[in-house]
Amino acid sequence: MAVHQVETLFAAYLEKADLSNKQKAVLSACLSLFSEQGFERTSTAAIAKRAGVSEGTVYKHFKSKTELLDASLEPLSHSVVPQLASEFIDEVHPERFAHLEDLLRFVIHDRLAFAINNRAMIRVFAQEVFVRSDLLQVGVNAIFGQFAVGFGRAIQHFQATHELIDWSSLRLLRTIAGGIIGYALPVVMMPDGTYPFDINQATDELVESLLKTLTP
Amino acid sequence: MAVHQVETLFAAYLEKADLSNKQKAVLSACLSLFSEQGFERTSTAAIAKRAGVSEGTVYKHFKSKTELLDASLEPLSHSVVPQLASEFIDEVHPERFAHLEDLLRFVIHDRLAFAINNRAMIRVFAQEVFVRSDLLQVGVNAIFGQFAVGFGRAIQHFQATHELIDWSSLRLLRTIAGGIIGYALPVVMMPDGTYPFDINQATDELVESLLKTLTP
Amino acid sequence: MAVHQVETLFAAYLEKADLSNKQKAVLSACLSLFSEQGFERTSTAAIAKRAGVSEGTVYKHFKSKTELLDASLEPLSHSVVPQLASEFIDEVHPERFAHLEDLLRFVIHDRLAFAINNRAMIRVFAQEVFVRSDLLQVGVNAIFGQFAVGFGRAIQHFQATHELIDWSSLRLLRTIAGGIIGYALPVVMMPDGTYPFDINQATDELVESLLKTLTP
Amino acid sequence: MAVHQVETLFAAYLEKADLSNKQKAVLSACLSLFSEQGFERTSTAAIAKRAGVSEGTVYKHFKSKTELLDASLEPLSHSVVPQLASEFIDEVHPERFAHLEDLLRFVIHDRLAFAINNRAMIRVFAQEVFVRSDLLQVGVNAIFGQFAVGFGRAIQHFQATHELIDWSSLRLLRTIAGGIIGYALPVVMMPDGTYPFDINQATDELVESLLKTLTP
DNA sequence: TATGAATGAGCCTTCATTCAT
DNA sequence: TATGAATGAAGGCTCATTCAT
Repeated sequence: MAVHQVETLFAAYLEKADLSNKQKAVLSACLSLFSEQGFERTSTAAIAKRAGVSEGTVYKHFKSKTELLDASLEPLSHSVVPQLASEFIDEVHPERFAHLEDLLRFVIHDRLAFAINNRAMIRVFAQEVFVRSDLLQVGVNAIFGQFAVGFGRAIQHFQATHELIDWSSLRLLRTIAGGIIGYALPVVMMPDGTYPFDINQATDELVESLLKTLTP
Repeated sequence: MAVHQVETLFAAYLEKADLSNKQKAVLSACLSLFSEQGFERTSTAAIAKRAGVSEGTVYKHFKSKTELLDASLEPLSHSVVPQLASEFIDEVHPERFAHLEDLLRFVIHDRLAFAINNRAMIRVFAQEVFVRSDLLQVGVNAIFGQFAVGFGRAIQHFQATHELIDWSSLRLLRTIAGGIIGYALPVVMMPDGTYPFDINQATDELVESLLKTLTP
Repeated sequence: MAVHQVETLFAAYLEKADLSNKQKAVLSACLSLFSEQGFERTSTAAIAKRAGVSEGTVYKHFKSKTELLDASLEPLSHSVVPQLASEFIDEVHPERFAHLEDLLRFVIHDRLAFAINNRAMIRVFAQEVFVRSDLLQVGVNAIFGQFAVGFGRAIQHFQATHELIDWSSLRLLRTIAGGIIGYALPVVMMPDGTYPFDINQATDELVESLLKTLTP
Repeated sequence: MAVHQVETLFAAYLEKADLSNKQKAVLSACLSLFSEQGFERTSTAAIAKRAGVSEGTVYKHFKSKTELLDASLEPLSHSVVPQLASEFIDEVHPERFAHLEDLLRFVIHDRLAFAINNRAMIRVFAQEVFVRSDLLQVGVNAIFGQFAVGFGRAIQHFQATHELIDWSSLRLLRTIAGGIIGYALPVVMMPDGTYPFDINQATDELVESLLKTLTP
């Protein structure tokens, strides 16, 4: 993911998805409108208009408005979770990351880039997660599913080399995630372009902070 | 705030506000329903029903549905910001907090308690802040308004005593806030009672983590 | 029923039903429009317009368009079946009908009057019964339910006195019903006022025909 | 008709009609769907799907959905009426039917077979006749058109021989039709296969009944 | 000729808001 | 003041019909 993250998840999904150009336009319109106005405040008429198609066309591949929301968030549940998992299982090997700092730097930069590149989708998710328990499940699975396995292995490795403090996975996760969220939140919440952000500086700062915290 | 936080902001607001019992019931119904279902998904009929009043009564003191949302979030904008500010200006004195750890412990426990006691209101706020830029302004003001002054003074004090690392206020704020959010987020997002949480243990852990990060 | 049949079932139902005047107007509009155009071809907007109310009012007491159809046919299922049954159980006593001719005359006149007075409702029922199996059940129950018991007793009585031919109830029912339908069908199918009909002459003719058939 | 009635009118019509195989499939789909769900409840998409063709093809020979209904009922108006008429004019000769019983037996069996073989089409007709006055006209013409002439001649013949009671044609028609309808109605209304029916027994019973009624 | 994507009018239904009682 | 019946403007969705391929 670290590499193909240059594009957003959503754009990558549209590219691969078996959808006509009009249906891609529909989903793009959904993402931008849901992100700007929220799901409930966005009418199917507005979606059709922004997509440049008729309202009937909107319903050709998507049976309901809810399905539009699901399709808009599809990349999150079907890409983020598996990729996060495989990332830690396949890529996060000791030989690849000689020291804890290297791992931290990779994870932090990757997640910050993810948050920034997929701002719109995250905004949509954040608005709906409070109301739709199935979405919450997606997020929970993302963290406590396969991903946790890979993450746990990485932890054990660096705890064995005494580079990483001997805390529980949950506490470590919270510490790292909290740090990332602290930097990413304003960027995601503020309208695009409103908030100046230098991902490299942020990564440097976070790595420095977290290293101090996580070193025994 | 640390003291009267035993109750939620919203309950305290209802107590003081110049509203009839029926109107208090209406606002309570709003908060719970908005928190459970979101603002758009909640009908005024449902509000009236839960409040045990007629639909006409709902519109007696509140001219529109939007006004109900504003009133539900009123305590945030008119209590949190000023209290946060005065807290740091009035209460956070060097003589009160001999060491950085004492200040951290106070702030962390206070904000965690706030997040937990006002879960419902925060949920409502979180859902709407993406869509309503005026709410965003409230949050921004909360941080970069008067509060920043008091926070800045406290920072300068402990930086002068070399107990606090020489970072910018923004970076310090992000670090502390990120830590707190990492712990508070799951509690706020999960349905009430779903997520086990021990505020004292969380405070201890966070103080330990942040002290390591923030000590020069 | 023979007596209060002076009014239609539907009017009697409206009188007794716990409905506001507007809701009565809505149901009346439904019956006439469904009868004229059929259920599917009638829009809720047209119903509202003919009832002289807003479309929202239509949905105040009736949760869906289907419920409007059900309510329009309610008198059939909740009045016809029970009344038919009780009629034969309570009223059709040997002492009341000295001879088979008296019974036939009563039944024929009563059913013809019923068909003519409730033309509109029967038209609605006839259109929908092909598509809604639950309605079919209503009709079947009407005939093979309690009613059949009373009818069977009457049959046995006159078969015992040798005034009635020794056929099965089903064949007797079909013979009598067929005769009545032969007279009633054109009246029900043709638009109101189009088809001249003298119920007394029809009764006389039918009684004469059926007596010949049913006398041993 | 008595002979080729082994097939349904509709199948015979499809055979002779100048239609491509696809168009025949479309009409067959129409008849079955209209019969099962009613005209309004059947979408052109469903017709295309059941016929195994595209929606565009449906509209190739039939300019509108209404035209599909008309074509589905075409056999009724262009076969039943003329055949009924010619039947009585050409076939119902005194020399062919020595006695009234022979005529009755022929007519009853023929019409019962017609009703059963063409259940589906009759169902479609019955649903639409209430709403479309032009269809009603078809039925009325069927009876009071040329057919009545042939029927009238047959009546006069047997009234002259004093085998048939001296009633008006209308009354005789109603009596015979009522009898047939009494037997055919349940078969037509119930879903196929639901209602057990023996056409020969029914014919015997009806001939017996009607002979008693119609003999002076 | 056959396809099926595309259209847009119109449908059923909901809901914020008003107002006579 | 409180009620809740009434409103009517959208909103989501369906479907008969067309037309470029």
